[in-house]
Amino acid sequence: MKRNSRLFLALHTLSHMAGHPDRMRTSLDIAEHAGTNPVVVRRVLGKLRKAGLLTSEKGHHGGWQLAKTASSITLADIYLALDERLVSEGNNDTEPSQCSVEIGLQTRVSAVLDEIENTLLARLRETTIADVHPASCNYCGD
Amino acid sequence: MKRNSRLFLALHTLSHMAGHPDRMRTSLDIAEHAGTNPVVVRRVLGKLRKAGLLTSEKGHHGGWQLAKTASSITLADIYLALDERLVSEGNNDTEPSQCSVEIGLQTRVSAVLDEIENTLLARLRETTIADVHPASCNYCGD
DNA sequence: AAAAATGCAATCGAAAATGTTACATACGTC
DNA sequence: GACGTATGTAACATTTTCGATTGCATTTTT
Repeated sequence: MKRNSRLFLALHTLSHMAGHPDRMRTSLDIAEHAGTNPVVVRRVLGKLRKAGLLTSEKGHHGGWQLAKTASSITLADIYLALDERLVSEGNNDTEPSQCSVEIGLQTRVSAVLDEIENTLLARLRETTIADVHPASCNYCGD
Repeated sequence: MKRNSRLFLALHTLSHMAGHPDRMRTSLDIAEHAGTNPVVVRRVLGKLRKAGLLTSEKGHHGGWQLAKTASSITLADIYLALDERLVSEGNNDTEPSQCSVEIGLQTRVSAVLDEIENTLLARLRETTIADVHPASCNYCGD
């Protein structure tokens, strides 16, 4: 696992689930499959649960499942659930400048980045998990 | 300075330069203006120089200048010069799975991310430094 | 009661990024 | 030619980030 690993883990796991929506998967199963740790899996999937994309259950035969159909989960849903912000990056912590030119410029730069982030989001809304793992995938025996 | 600080520093500096293309700026000037270190500035701007966006000169009255007009420098140029890769992220180091389903899925996920990165790039190509700092900016006394 | 699962907080450790120092090199001025 | 000023770059220190790990509480089924 490397950088962008949360996004990758989420995409990967949801895509797997799309193949067998009925199957209940434990954090351990998922972790081993993804080459990582159950706690990490819970952290990432927990965010997706809060966003209403997954459900989880405790105890015997507990685990994780899709909360909706694969075709109703877009990449934007996942991206927002993980709170990634690739482009716009909230704010930087440079202390506010007194210079009015400086302030104007920072405002413009931020505006441009926000606009680009929105374009990215719009694009992410166009692809669903079902697009990543189509129902027509009949190799699927995992 | 925080995350994405290289991109932010680059955007910021080039936008300033767009206001006074003739003016020669030293790494020290830029660093103080951006609240960072001259060596850091040289590292970042050095990449932009290699990409042909900036020129630098040593010695007395040396420093940095735009190598082209602001309107001919796109955000994509900067993004590529810095070698950022926000989305697609080259590759992850999970050892290749034997499972054919797994391989197919990874391929699909990567393809989707690549496609999104390309969308982002296309969008970045549509905005230039001149858009961030228009010539009509007449506050500009920095 | 025991086993199996999530939930969560706290901490560890490694990697990445930035900051800093030092020095070589180049250029202009005197 | 010597000196001052700038970049170029390597090496090292420091900080930050992020995944990995441990530990324990809680819930659920058997």
